[in-house]
Amino acid sequence: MTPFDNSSSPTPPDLADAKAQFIHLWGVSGTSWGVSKTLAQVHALLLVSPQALSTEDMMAQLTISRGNASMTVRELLDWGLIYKELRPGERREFFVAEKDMLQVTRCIIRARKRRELDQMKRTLDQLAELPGDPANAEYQAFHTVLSDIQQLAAVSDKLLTKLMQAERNWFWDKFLKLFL
Amino acid sequence: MTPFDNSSSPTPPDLADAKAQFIHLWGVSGTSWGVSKTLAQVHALLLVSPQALSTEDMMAQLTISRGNASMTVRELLDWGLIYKELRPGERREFFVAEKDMLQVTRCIIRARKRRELDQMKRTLDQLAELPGDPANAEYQAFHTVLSDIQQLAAVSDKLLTKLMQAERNWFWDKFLKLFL
DNA sequence: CACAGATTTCAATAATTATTGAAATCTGTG
DNA sequence: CACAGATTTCAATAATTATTGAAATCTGTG
Repeated sequence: MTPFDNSSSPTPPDLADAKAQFIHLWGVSGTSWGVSKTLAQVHALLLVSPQALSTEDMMAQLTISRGNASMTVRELLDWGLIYKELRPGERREFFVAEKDMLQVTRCIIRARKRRELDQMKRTLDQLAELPGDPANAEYQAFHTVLSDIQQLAAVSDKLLTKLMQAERNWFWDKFLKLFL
Repeated sequence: MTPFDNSSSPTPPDLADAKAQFIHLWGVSGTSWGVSKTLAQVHALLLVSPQALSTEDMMAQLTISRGNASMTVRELLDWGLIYKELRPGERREFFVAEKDMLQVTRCIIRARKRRELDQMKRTLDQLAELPGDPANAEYQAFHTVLSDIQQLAAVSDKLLTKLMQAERNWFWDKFLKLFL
């Protein structure tokens, strides 16, 4: 990978190896986080790449198809995890990863919240509006379950939102020291 | 569903309807949380069921196979989300859901942490041990990414652990008021 | 220890989700 | 506005994951 491309020093074999392992790890983890292996791997590849990469580079290094690379890149842009980098005189597009892990975390939280929580909250609110006889014990029990879940969803939402807004200092100081 | 089984009152049609909707919602949400639709639906069914249910009941109400019901129930027991209820003189097993939502949350956090975080941390630690030339800029960059991720994983771990241990009062007071 | 009534296992199949790759589209330049 | 060099779309296919259902196993009782 990327041989002789840098004035300072080539990538030593050990490092290339470690990177490959990291990409593999991120791919495996990705699937357990509910994203496709390719998405996670492209992200990992860009995270550990010193230069911006083109779609061609990704296709070559991960042996994925052009279509897959294109769709994956688009989705990562959408998540805010990578950026387009245009080079004067080059028609191709290059991509770099957001390297600040706090920022990366924010993006991931945002995307997962949208996917896992927001949709559920909407349906839940709708369900909670059901009419019913408050004197009926079974109705009461059902309604309790429903509003407990709603309450929980609300707390989760607030927590995640707060985490996303957290500043670096706040994050480490207030959060870690006082809270834990 | 469950007609004439209760001395106080039968389930009114509206309520049965709302429960069916809830089961459907939970099933849909489940898939976006990375668990099978059936697992989520059985859990939802038991959450809103006033009585303990047998495997037969689940099969009938969710139209799933015996094998599926059996495996799903076993997994829910494993998560700690449902309990076995034995009835004297009955050979069949009945199941009830944990109804305390704080407890439910703890179980879910524990299971997801195990699946999504713990495995990753192990691999990460292993990767971070790689040898390398500290004078090489590319190696340094890689190592920074790695240890940032490790740090993040450590914080996530602590946060989740703390949330699991949280008492009801702590949860609402300290957490919501002071923290948010 | 044989039986009935249950549960569990697991190979086969169905359903879902990810990926390919070729055709269509876009985009900047002469 | 035609062309070259790129990107995107999407139907077909592959890979993965969930589910079935029948056979095997378990379990309490006479």
